[in-house]
Amino acid sequence: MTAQIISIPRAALHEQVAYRLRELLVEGAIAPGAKLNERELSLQLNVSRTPLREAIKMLAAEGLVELLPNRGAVAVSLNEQDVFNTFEVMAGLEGMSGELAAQRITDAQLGEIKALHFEMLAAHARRDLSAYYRINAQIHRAINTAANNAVLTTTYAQVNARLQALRFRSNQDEAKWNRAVGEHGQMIDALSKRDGAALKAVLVQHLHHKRDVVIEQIRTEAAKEITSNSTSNSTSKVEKVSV
Amino acid sequence: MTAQIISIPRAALHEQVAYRLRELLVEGAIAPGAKLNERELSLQLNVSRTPLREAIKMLAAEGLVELLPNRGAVAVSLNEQDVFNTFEVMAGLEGMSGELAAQRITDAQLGEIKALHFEMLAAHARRDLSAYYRINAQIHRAINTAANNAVLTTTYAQVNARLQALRFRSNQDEAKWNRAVGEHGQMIDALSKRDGAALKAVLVQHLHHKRDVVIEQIRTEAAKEITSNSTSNSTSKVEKVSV
DNA sequence: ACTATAATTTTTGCATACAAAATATAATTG
DNA sequence: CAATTATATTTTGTATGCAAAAATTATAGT
Repeated sequence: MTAQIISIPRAALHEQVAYRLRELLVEGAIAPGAKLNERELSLQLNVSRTPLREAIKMLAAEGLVELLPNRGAVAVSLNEQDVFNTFEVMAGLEGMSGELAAQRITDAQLGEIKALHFEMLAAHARRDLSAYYRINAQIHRAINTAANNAVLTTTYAQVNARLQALRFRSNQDEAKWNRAVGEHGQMIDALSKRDGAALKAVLVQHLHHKRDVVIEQIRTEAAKEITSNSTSNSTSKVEKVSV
Repeated sequence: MTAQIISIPRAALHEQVAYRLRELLVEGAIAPGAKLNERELSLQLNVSRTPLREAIKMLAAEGLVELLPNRGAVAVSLNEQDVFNTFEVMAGLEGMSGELAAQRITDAQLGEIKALHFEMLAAHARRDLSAYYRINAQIHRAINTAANNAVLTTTYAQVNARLQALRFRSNQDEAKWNRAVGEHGQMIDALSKRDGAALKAVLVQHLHHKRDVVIEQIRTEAAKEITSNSTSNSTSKVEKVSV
């Protein structure tokens, strides 16, 4: 008796391609500003151009790539203003999540978030930045889930994806890292008390701090770019942040 | 000498098609739950299936249509929970818009919004519901614009489009209409004083009221559906709201 | 007449083919 | 040799063709 009687109908090709491209963009394998060559990608992903193009159109609607008429698609490259705007919206969405989560979270969900919090403290104690970021993202996602609003979750994920594509991870300075962990502690307190206003306040502040860290890094990167390119003629490139 | 020397490069076909389909969906020409037949639409819009399918994929990413594997796309049909969730997010986004707009609005922008407000009062006085809705939307868009955050504008437009597709316009009862107009007055006051917190509060309340009106209508419609279909066997249809 | 099964038609999904635009390369001229 | 024009190549955009899946209709059996 063979194993799979019911064959799970694999997702449509364009869905698979979109999923994979999303990964490549968010993980930085396709760098911000990079061109998406259709022939190249279709060869690499082993699909024809038709589903590939359909996937690219979806990513364009999601804001992960930009379409240039007759010139294909490029991975989004956010300038400082874009990053500022995105964080502003993210702060609002996080605030919403927190406010609603405080009202709606179940004891089981709260328990899970507390567990994740301790895991995060462990990662912090070990100075394991990679694990820290992973768990951090899980906690924020869990709060969003606890808000129990599918539209909010979708919207949040979409805006967040653009920030993830920035891949600003490294170089977190000690004091700021400690502050972030402290804020996470406050989040847990507020959630435990089901204090929506307090949680919202902490989350908004947390995001503002995150924004400041990222903007600072952008400026540092931009400064480096300028010095290294001071002799060359590429002035327009400085406008956009290539992380 | 012929007129147009510089031919304006018309938008890519898939863009045009997406634009047109968006109209058809938001205006209700394609009803919620209706199937999007590719052959039919490509004939109607005079394009081949390729750009049409690309457009449909974009609309799917925007949440205006739903993709059913191997069965094409259908216009989104929101149930009561979906509508509730969407309004919840919209309230948050409107609140954000208001808070930021109060900080950033220019005198010129404020003047324009005041002008629109008076036009709205005129439409209200004339009991011109159609004009009222049009101007109402313009005011909300103007506040959003004044917030001066492109990401917020995009996000707002996307979530709002799904609600527009509901096309809940008619049957506004007198008292509720008066209340809505009153709330608009409060908005203008708060904006004039650059009082972000106040404007936010009014906008959130405004949206909650709007939500209640819509949910009420959904229930009324659903009740009608049940009585008219009580003899028939279509029980599953009651779940979804076909406006 | 009703259900179940089979044949037919339609519709979607993907790949390929061709046209137009953009880019790169070569040739020409001052 | 630089700058410009001409030519070739690549790349995108759209249409069409074909296969697989779904929906519809027809047929058979109880």
